[in-house]
Amino acid sequence: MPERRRGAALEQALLDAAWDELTAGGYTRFTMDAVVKRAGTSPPVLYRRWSDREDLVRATLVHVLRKNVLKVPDTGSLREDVLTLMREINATRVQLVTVMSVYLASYHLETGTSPAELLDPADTDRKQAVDAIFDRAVARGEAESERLTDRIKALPFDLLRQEILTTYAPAPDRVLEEIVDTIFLPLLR
Amino acid sequence: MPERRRGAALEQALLDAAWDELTAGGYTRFTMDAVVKRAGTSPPVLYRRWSDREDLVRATLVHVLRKNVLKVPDTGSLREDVLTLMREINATRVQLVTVMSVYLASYHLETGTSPAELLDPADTDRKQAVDAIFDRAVARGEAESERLTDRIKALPFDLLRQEILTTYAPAPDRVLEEIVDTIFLPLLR
DNA sequence: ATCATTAGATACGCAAGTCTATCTAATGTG
DNA sequence: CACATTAGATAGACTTGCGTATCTAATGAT
Repeated sequence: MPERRRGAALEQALLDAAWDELTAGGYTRFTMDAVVKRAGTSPPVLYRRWSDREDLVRATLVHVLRKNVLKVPDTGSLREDVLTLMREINATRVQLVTVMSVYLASYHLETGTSPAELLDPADTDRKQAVDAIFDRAVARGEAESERLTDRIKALPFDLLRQEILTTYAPAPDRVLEEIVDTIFLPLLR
Repeated sequence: MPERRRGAALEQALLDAAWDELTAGGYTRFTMDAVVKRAGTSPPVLYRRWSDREDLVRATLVHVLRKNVLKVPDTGSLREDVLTLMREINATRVQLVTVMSVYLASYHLETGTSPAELLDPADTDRKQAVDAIFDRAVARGEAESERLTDRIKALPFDLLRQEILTTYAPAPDRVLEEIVDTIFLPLLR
């Protein structure tokens, strides 16, 4: 019976349980009781750390966003770099994108604002990853920097997100290639 | 005090109240009581028509989707047709897109499926509107039909939706033009 | 070994929301 | 004008989930 988790280890376990609960049942069915049960612990353990449901949801999202940092690929070609990054997003972030879309839109409908503390770090992160790729592409002469507007740099990733948000599943690889080869790359020449 | 609404008129009023409630507080705060209050009526009136919360939400979305049918523009130029349609979406559908994104993703997280009865009619509708525009553009020789893949036809609208879903506000007109002039149209030539 | 800390169990009070049962009075129809 | 319908008010039973209070026992530090 013993083997009690403590401190940081316990906290991770709680946040993981909360995340599983979020992805399994969604925002509406997310209850403190369910998290407690899934984590195999009891209410006070949860409430000692997060004062209420909202607090726990935010902490869970931050936790997951921090854990899921994208590796920036460096394959030597822009096409492969972009595809590799898209494949990684595709493989690891379908649920994150889905849950975030619910959370962000709900948050906006309820408060009229957006949760900056969540968005800013994640955005900064993604921009840096993407910029690194494009800087190298420009250095190699694969793209002219004047063509690379922010909107075009974001384009393949926006389209992938769109794809995920209409199917709630990873996009087939041929879709990724279609996006890159028939939309993104042609715009750079 | 009299002046009682009845039948269809009452039903419209209830659905309108439900919609206002959805956009004002979001999916989570959407309660039968709030709808009843906003509509200025009482619980049995609601329950006589829709058996529960879920039922009412779905009916409300169907109601709003039916009311908001896009006019298909015919300005004589592809650029203006697309921009006009985007402007109309931009002006009338920010809240609809926001609420639908929450509903669809929540629905998926909770059930693992998508509510076909909502998506199919709306999709069919939009495809017909968009296809009409492109058929005329091809007839005028403004675009080659082989370049007009489904993905490219959907592109400006996907990007607009993306824009709406990151700001929860109408996109500035210059963004619409940027999308059309620097991304969409160049892909047709 | 002792002790402070904190995990974990149990139970409960409270608030909010759902849905129903039971009236009454307004409304349109024949 | 009489009657069938149905809107609308009120009250309540029931459920669910939140958050807390009160224990006990495990754990690590000194």
